[in-house]
Formats: sequence, structure tokens, C-alpha cells
Amino acid sequence: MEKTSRDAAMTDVARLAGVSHQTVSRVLNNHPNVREQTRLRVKAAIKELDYRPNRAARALVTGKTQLIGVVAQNSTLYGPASLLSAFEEAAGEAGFAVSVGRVKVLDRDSIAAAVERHRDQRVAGIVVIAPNSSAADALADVPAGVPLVTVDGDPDRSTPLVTVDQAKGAFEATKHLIDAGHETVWHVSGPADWFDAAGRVEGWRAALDATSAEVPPVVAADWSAASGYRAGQMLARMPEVTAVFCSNDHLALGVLRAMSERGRRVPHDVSVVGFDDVPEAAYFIPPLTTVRPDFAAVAHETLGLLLEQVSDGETTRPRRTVAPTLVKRDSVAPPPR
Amino acid sequence: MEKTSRDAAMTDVARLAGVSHQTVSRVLNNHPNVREQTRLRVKAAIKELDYRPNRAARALVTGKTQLIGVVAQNSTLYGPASLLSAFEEAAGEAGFAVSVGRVKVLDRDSIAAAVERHRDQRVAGIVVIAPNSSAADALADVPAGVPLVTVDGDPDRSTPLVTVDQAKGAFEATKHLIDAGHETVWHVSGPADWFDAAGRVEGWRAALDATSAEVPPVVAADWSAASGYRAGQMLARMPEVTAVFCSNDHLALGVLRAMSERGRRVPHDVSVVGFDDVPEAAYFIPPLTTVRPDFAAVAHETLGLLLEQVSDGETTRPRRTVAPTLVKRDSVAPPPR
DNA sequence: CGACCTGGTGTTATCGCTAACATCACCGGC
DNA sequence: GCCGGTGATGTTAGCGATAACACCAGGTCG
Repeated sequence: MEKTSRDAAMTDVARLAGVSHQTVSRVLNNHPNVREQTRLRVKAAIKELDYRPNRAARALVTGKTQLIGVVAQNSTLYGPASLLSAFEEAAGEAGFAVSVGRVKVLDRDSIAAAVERHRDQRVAGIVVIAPNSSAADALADVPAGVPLVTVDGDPDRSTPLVTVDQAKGAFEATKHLIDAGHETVWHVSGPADWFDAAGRVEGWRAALDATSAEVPPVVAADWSAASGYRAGQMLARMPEVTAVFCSNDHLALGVLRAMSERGRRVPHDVSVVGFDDVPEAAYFIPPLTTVRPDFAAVAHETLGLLLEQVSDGETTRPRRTVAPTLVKRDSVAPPPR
Repeated sequence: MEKTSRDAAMTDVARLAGVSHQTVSRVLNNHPNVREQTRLRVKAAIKELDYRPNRAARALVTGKTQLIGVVAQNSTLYGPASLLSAFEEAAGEAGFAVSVGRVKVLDRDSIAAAVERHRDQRVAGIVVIAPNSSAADALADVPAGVPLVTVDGDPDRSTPLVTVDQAKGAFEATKHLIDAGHETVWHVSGPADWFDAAGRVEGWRAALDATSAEVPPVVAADWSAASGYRAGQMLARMPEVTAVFCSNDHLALGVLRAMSERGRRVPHDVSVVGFDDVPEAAYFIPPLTTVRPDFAAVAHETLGLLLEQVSDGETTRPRRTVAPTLVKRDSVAPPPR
């Protein structure tokens, strides 16, 4: 019975190719000063032995890994999940492995612990998806020296940050409702300590101000359909409410249900707009007009910003925003007259 | 200007504590033969220098990493996303880092490439979320010797596998509809090459067989609300359809919309049951009765199975299923008479 | 009372790689 | 024809851990 010998190492390849291990290393790292013929011999030997470089050994001597750490909340909220997925794909294409540290709640201690775990692994850089203020606060504890990019984080903090242009998306959504003829637009907001929610409130208000429309009180909710439903139950009772902009699609779903229950037809009696464009938004009743963020673009900007820091140590433009798109479906109509 | 010196290494700790680096290593690895007093001195030195062991060096000498590789599709489908999230959390709690390799499509080449990337990283084990047959096929290429667990994979393959008990969940959902008085139950199925979908078809059919109910033709769809809507448009036209079991909640959402458009009230005229219990299912119109899988349990079983293989090399019980729960809401009622 | 174990510690080799320097053949220029 | 430059390669010295073995004091036992 044959015992499987250990994996081939660089010296094994070198022996087979009749060169020194250093030459093998040069081939692997595309150094210029290797004769073409030698390079081919080495490559053949690599293939024959199914040799794969030992990353641990390389990391040990260079002091660098090809690993990026991501800290994210353990939630399946559509926005963060999409972002994470897009980032993993982008990083993978750039040859980086992504190590994900999930955190139950976005508080200071949990995030600090997750960051520490990543530092233990000696990641090349860290991405924190820090959509609310407690998460952003935790970043104050992170020691400098580790390249770090925040996604969806605090716009008022000076750390490198990539984010969807929430205000712009909200502005367009609101303006779309006003343009349809509504006198004003109500807003069902996400949790106040989430920057995404704050940015959307800001854009909504700016759009109302721009046309001197009355600014109704913000209806506070969390991100769930449940809270959207509760908000909708109130809004459905107020006859003057003809247009509602919801901070995400699930809130909009809850509002739709509440309207339906009280016999207020969407869009005939009330118009509704969401945010996120979840895949099923087109199959709400009625199909939902909403704002679609470009998660792939956010992921690419994030990776770019991080790699800039890794190589230069500094970065010139540490703040990037990505504009979302308004997707028009059937939940907006002129107000009843 | 001070130059930041490199991170503290084991020898630095040893020098400060007045011992050899080997003793430091022993303290770190909880070897028994260290005097209590020495242990404390070493620990103090570790703290003072903010020393953290170099994993690369450890991996190099031991030949093992504390990394688990996961291969998953780049999708935000609720089931796979929840599973991934739950697994990352479970692994993190067990002291393992998780490296996620996202794949655009679940075909043979992509999966093989992702597995290779993980092997390059010398992960301790690999988890493949392989919910359809093309993904399962790709696993045939994976060389033995790497501990590997499949989640949601092919029940007919002999590799270690953890999965939700789809058939059981579907059986209960269908039986619930029959018990409500429906003569038979129609089924809107997920893609035929997904094992989840196949298992749910099987459970549905078993429940009908058990009561000698007529087995109507399966209505084929993918997982999207869009295809559920198309299926619903057909079902809504057939007066004898009074109960529909959908392979997931988004399909159910599409069916609900189609029913609503044709004036067939749910649950008064038609009863609908879904699968997955997405967070917003309780806010569909009407709130959806559905089947809830226990993703956390699946994640724990998966991790356990993987670690068993890592340590023992073998495993006794390579197949584990986790039973889901029926969640009753308002989308089921007795048939109209 | 010397042989032998045993708990606590140090010394040395080693993992697989890259960086730095050494070597050597060959080239062109004065 | 000797010198310095250059391209291709080899040699050596680490990176920071663990493993294996060596060592030494002190206690046990025949």
C-alpha cells in the first residue's frame, strides 16, 4: 500500500527541471531574467508535479497575505447581503481571498473583536460594512496601520468610505412623485441610526424643499415589512396622504398591504415608491417603482480604494459615492382629483 | 521621526519574559509542563508587547491552517444566503476563519476553479453549497484528501452531505392543505435540476399518495416571483384549483399577485403555502403560511461533519438532514363550497 | 546510594519560500 | 586584449513558528 507523500515543494520542481529552487521562484513571480527555454522546462515540471506554492511560506517571508477581511452583520437584509456578495466576487477576480467575519450585532465590542480576528490573520486590508452609528463608532478603536475601507458608513467621518448616493436616489424618487402631480410626499424612514436611512431622509427633504412643498413629519420604522405595515396602517387613515416614499422595498411591501386592507388602491388612490429594487419588487401588488443601487459598482470602488491603500499607503480620494437609478413600474400615478 | 518597528515575534516575548521562545510556544499552546509562575510571566509579556502569533509561520511548520473554504453561488436567494451567513457565524465561534469563493454560475468549471483556489490556500476543509446537479457533478473532479462537505447537494451521491429535509417539509405543507379540506393540491416547482426543488416535489407527491388524492401535473418554474406570477396566471384560470403549494415564498408571492389580479381571493377561493419563511412572508397579502428551514442547525451540522473529517479523516454518519417547521398564517382556509 | 523517572526548560533543526548577494559566461568598447 | 556591464543562474540567510531532543534538578525505588 502506497503512502501518499507530502505535497511537492519548490525544491522538488527544481530537481525535476534541473535548476535551482530560486529559478523556480523567479518563474513563478514572472521575473524577467529567465531564459525562455528554462521557463518552459520549469513550467512543465510544475504541471507534472501538480505543484502549488505554499502561501504560508510566502506570507512568512514577505510579511504579506493575499487575504482581505470583511466584517459584516449576520443578517440577510438585501442591501448588505448583495454588497457582500458583489465584493467577494470582485475580490476573487482580483486574486484576493476574502475572509468574512460575521457579527451578530453591530456594536462596538463585536466589531472590535472581528477586526482583531482579522488582524490576527494578518489580512492585507479590512472592509467594514458599517451602516449604522454604533458600527461607525467602533472604528475609532481600530489602530491605524491596517488599510481599512468603510462601506455604507458615516459620511461625517474622515476614514476612506464608499457608499451609495442615498440622497440622490431619494431626491429622484421624491421628485418623481411630485412631478406626477402630488402636492407633497410622505416618508417612511429606516432606523434613525442607519446612515442609509439618514441619507434618504435628507434627499427626500431636499426634493420637497426644492419645490416648496410642505414637509410632513417623518414616519419612523425599522427596515422590516412589519414596521412598514404599522406605518401604513396610520398613513391609510389620513385622506390627504397620496404619495409615500419608503426607505426600502420591504417597508413599501408593508405599506402596500396596509393600504390594500383599508381599501386604498395603489396607485389610483395612493402612490408608493421603495428603495433597493429587491428581485421580487416587480411582483408586488402592484409592481413597485423603486430606486436601484449599483452594488457591483460599490464593490469595485471599495476594492480599488483598499488596494490603493495597500500599495501606496495613502489615497488621494478617500470618499466615493455611486449613483443609483430610478426604476419606474406601476405603483405611481397622479393623485386622485 | 520614529519608524514603526515590525510586529513583535515570539523571540521578543521570550526575551522580555526571560525564557526561551519555546517556552512561549508552550504557553500559547497550553502545554502542561510549564510552571504556573513562568506561564504568568510569559502572558504578561505577551500582553505588554501586544504580541499575536504569526499564523503563516505556524501553518508552515504544522502544515495546517485554521481556514475553511466555502464555495457558494453569487446570488442573493434567501436560502443559500441565510445558510452562508449562519455557517460563517458558526465557524467563527469555533475559531475558524471562513474564506468565501463566490461563483457566478454553478457549473463544473467554475466550481472546480473555486475549489482549486481554496486548495491553493491550503484550507483545512471545504464546504460546497451545491444545490443543483451541475454543481454536484463538479464535485466528482475534486481530488480526495481534502475534507469536503456538501450542503443542499445530491442525496444520491455518497459524499458527506447536510441538507434540510425538503420532502418532510413539503409533505407537511401539502398535508396541511389536504387536512383543511382540499381535494388535491397543485404544486409550483423550482427548477428541476435543483435538489431542493426535487425533494419538495417528492414530499408533495407522497402526501397526495398517502390520501389517494389525484396528482395534478407539476407546474414548472424557476425560483423567481416572475415565474411564480406566470404559473399563477394559469392556475387562476382553472376553477378546480383551490390549493397551491409553492416551492418557495417568492413563487408564492407571484402566485398571490396573479390570483389577486384575476379576482380570486386568497385564502377564501384559493389557499397558498410557500417554503423558506422569508422575513417579509408575514406581510404578504395575505400573510403567508410557509415552511421554515432551520439554517443555523444546518450550519452547525455542516461544521461538525467537516471538523470530524479534519480530525479523524473519516466520519461515521456522513449524511444528516434537518427537519423544517410549518408556520401557519392566513393563506390557508377550507375550499369554497 | 546509584539508577531511573519526570517535570520544567533550553537548543537545534526544519517547514517552503523570497531577498540579497555571489558567480560565471559573454558582450562591446577603447 | 583587458575591463566593466549585463543576463542567467546558483548559494546562502533568514522569515517565525513547532517538533524533537538534550539537559538538569529533584524525588522514588530497589
